[in-house]
Amino acid sequence: MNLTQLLQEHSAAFVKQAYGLDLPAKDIQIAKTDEKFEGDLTVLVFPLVKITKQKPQDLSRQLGEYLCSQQPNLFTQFNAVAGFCNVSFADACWVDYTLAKLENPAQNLPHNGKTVLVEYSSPNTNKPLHLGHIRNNLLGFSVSNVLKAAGYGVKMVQIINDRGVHICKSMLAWQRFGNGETPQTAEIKGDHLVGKYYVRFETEFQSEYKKWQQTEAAQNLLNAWLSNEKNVLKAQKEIDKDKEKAREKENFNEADFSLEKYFFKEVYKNTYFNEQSELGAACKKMLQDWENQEPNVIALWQQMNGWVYQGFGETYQKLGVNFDKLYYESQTYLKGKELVEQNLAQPETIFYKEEDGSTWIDLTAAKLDKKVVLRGDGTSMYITQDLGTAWQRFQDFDMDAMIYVVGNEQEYHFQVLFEILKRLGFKFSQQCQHLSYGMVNLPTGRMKSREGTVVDADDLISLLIEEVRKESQERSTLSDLSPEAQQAICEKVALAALKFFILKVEPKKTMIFDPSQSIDLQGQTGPYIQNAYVRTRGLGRKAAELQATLANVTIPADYQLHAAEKEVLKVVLQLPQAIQTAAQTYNPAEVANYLYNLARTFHRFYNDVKIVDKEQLAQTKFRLNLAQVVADTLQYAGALLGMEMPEMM
RNA sequence: GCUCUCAUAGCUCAACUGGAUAGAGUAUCAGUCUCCGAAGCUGAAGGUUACAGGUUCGACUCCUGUUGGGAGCACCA
Repeated sequence: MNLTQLLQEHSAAFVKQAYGLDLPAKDIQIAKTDEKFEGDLTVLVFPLVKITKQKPQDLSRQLGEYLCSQQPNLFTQFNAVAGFCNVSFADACWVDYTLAKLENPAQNLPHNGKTVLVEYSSPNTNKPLHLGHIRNNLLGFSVSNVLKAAGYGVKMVQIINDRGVHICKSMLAWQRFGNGETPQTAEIKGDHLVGKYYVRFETEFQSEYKKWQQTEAAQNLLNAWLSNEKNVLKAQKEIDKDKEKAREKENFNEADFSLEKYFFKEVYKNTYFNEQSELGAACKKMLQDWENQEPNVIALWQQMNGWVYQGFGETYQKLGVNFDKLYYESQTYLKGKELVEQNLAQPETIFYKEEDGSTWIDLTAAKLDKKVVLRGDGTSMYITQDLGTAWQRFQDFDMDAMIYVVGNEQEYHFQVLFEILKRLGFKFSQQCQHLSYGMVNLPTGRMKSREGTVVDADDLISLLIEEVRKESQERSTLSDLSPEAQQAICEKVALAALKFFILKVEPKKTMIFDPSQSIDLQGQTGPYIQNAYVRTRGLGRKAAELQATLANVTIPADYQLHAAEKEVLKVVLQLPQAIQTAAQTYNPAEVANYLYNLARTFHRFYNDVKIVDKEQLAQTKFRLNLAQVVADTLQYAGALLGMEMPEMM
């Protein structure tokens, strides 16, 4: 039992004895005592005021008097301020707690019998990963770790969007313009090569589209649209809004904001792609051929996806994330169709058919819309694929809950998905969670592929490692190591910087990623935390040297704690609370803030006291023990975020 | 137009989910290495928590409205 629980138990005992009320000990609210007041932990007695009909101040005093008189060995003093009862523990309690932690470092809570699936990453196979994916991956991976620490059985999965028109675009462009180029001949990563052809498709399509816009047919369509007043009014509003925003940018051009431009860009583009474009037609033909298992197309698809997976694999490895099972849309999209058709055949089906043959579900009772699940021609929609994937996963894992780590632009999609799963009667549907995270913006605004401001994941990681290497060379703390060992440490530091920078922000918030700030390694950063660990390792080496001397030294029962020692211990004590909150709210930022707090308190301790003192062996032993407890805790909590702790840096 | 969401120091973020005088980092200024690793530590300065009401012992946190930013409202994914 730790000290928080101890205080809860005795406070509950007080309520029982003085007022005859049975309260579960865990319902007693405990907080770390504010630094401005004397004490270690604080009981919040406000919640007890109503049921005991006492004044807050009186109740606090009664509780404090009870604790100190009944358990003088545990509680040495208290001070009651309004509804706050600030309690001080005996130093011996803290010493015992330290030794207990040393014997039994931080570890996961026992398995609670529940299985949770966490879906994250889930990329399209037509482009390399970018900064947005990095936030997704880091969130998914750390939420999984946090849930494991809290006692859940966790399976990390993803759905790979490996089919569809967008995949065919890069395939078609490679076929036409690639000249047989491969990652080997081009000497770039496979995912980047495929991404290059996806971009190529877009530019080719744009030039085709521009040419067509000059034709009479196109101009007629435009004029017809312009003659509709409602269209124009609505469009003009949008245009004005965009123009206002763009005005301050350096490449602002008034001509970009005409009604004609708007029509061809926002209104007609998809129709043109689907009905007139030669490239569009070729793309759709390719998708049909793919669905018909045309050998040539399948071979090309396999080859290019293979390149992409190779490339993604390298990025995942650098990021340090992994998966228990991969699902491929190309395999699950039919499963969704099967699920819908099965239900449709039952007398009490939740779906219905329209006259044109399409299949729908009416969710208006749940304050959502009517939604198409199968097209008129019987093919699957995006949502249908997700239904099939969920079904498949349920068959594979029989999970109790599922968490989807997906950006907040898909919030509506998941409301619909969860409602359908519920109506289909899946037991896990009540425990489905969309872990929705905000976009990652740059100081200059949104990332836009059209403006070339997308931050590539691989580039960013390389940049960070390079910066860390420069910084490290200036310090020359690693100069004795081999180049390989140095590189390994720089990678650990750079990745920790990136992970902490992203994970310290609450997921739902839109965050600003400033590259120049992210490579800053001072202050509230991953390296700051790692540096605290490195300091504990330095002390660990001292401890090893002194092992013979300290072996027979015992820490006396009346050991007087230094204030700095106690501050560190108070933070160590808070770890379970931080993990629990993080697990309940799916928020790794709780752990990130905890880590920073622990590192900061330890840095202060390190600075304030002399740890190794040959004149004070008992004190030295205790402080080295304490440093080891901090080291264990930093390593454990850091691992929850995917941060590795280096021995040196 | 409808729905959701966010707004805290110049900037980037916290605030134990309703608790004490709203805290850190960064940037600026001033200290601190003959002493366990200075990617550190200490101090100064920086706030009407967007605005207006409400709920109660207590509100950055909950409710209502307003303003401003973001997202969504396809037989796309």
